[in-house]
Amino acid sequence: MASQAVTPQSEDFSAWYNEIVYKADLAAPSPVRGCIIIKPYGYELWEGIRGGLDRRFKETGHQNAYFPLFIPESYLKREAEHVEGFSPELAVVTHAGGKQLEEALVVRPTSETIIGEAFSEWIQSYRDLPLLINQWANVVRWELRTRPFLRTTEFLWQEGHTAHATEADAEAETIQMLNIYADFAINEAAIPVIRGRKSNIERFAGALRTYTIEAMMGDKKALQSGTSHNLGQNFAKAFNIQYLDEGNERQFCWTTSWGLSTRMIGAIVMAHGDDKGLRLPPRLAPYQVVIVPIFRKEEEKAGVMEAVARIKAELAGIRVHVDVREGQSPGFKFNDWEMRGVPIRLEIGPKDVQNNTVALARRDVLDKSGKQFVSQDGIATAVGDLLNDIHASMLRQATEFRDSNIHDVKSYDELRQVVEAGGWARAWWAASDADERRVKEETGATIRCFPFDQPQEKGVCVMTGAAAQEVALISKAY
RNA sequence: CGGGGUGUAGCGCAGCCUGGUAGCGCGCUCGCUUUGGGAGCGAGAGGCCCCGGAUUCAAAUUCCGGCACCCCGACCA
Repeated sequence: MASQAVTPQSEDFSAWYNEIVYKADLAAPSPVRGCIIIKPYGYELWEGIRGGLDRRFKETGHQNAYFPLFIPESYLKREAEHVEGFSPELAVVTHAGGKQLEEALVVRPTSETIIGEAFSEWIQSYRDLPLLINQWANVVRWELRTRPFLRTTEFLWQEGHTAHATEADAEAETIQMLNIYADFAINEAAIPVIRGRKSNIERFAGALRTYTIEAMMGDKKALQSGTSHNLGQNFAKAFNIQYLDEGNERQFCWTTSWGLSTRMIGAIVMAHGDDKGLRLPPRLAPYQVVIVPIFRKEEEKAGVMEAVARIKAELAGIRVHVDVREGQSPGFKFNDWEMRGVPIRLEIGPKDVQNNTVALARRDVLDKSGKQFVSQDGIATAVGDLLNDIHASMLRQATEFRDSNIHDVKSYDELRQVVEAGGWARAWWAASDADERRVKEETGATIRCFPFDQPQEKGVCVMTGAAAQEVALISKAY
């Protein structure tokens, strides 16, 4: 049954990714170029991401709202850098209701402009600040090269938009939200991320500063997994977002925006997957436990299914799926659920019924040491502990992999070698935008970020030899 | 937009060169035997061969013209 297995990622990472997204039932191809259908299994993963983030947003005082999909074309043009950044990838509606529109409508690529316009009306006084809004939405960017989840023409995300009285408040918000993304990635997705600041070239169009969480994928390429922007007063000035301060003086607000998208699904797939398929982090996995009943004869079935029902009830609060398919053998189901990344497989057969046991097999350890027979008594505790252990073990594994593939480089030659070998180069950097472009042209790598965690000492720039204040992480990226 | 490639069953493909009954694997349906690591046998269902034109007694196959998609380069959460 070769066709049911996925191409091993060690053989061809790119083919592995493209196949697993479909074979694991996360997504289906769509009739529309560059778009995908997110299937229930993939969408439940997204719902887990949404739930984890939304809770954190609410805890920090944000409220959800929804703004229109269509944005008047003129809005985009009000912030010069913003329009320049986005105009090549806009989908524009010019006709509706059988007539040409007076003003074309842009399908939102992001909502800074239409939300900025609303904020300018909502904010009058310093008492209205801070204004902390988030929206869950779809956006459209007409990308030339697309890949499922990583870059699709239409994607789902959340975009937070906030307005503040002072630059310091806006900066604090920007950093706070980046920290929330990092906390979520680490503690729910089991993906170790590096927080840092983007270079000028990689900065969001219209932002003062852009911060990012960068994750290393299984092929050592980097993936920007969430971003947070301090927009300064750029949008406030373009959209006239002003307030009266305590001294009755008109002031421009300081705004921020921050987003995390369905790309995170791609991050989870590529950060944790192995040759056999997905390995889903336990706290986000749609099914945390899959139960595979095993029996030969009808008289065995009754006893087994009775135990299955009892154990499922004991596992209340844990996301459990019972695989009752009758056409497939247990062996097929083992492989199937391994490919789909379910953290724990729980087998119950006639012997277990007799011995009051079940077999627990963990997805992150595929050899025999990952499978154990445990008593049915106290099963909920055993499963709960195992889920936590799997999370910790996946996080540890990903962290070790990442750290062993980051290399300090002292020269441009070394940088090239590291990048070509697929790792991340850490280099002192004080060079120009032009130098950064040159690195990109010559090596295909970009500055992923200037990490928050910086060495104590100072160094010399890898490109120019000048004194450098900070190190940059440089690598190929998705 | 430049270069290369592909459109045939739900999916992956062969057939095309040299025109003549549309095939293979997987999946799907039914039956029997199976079931603790991808089961076996048997019987079935399923086609606008991308679209339009031309040549021909006859076109999946040859010719002309479209369209779509994929891969490689410049943009990107």
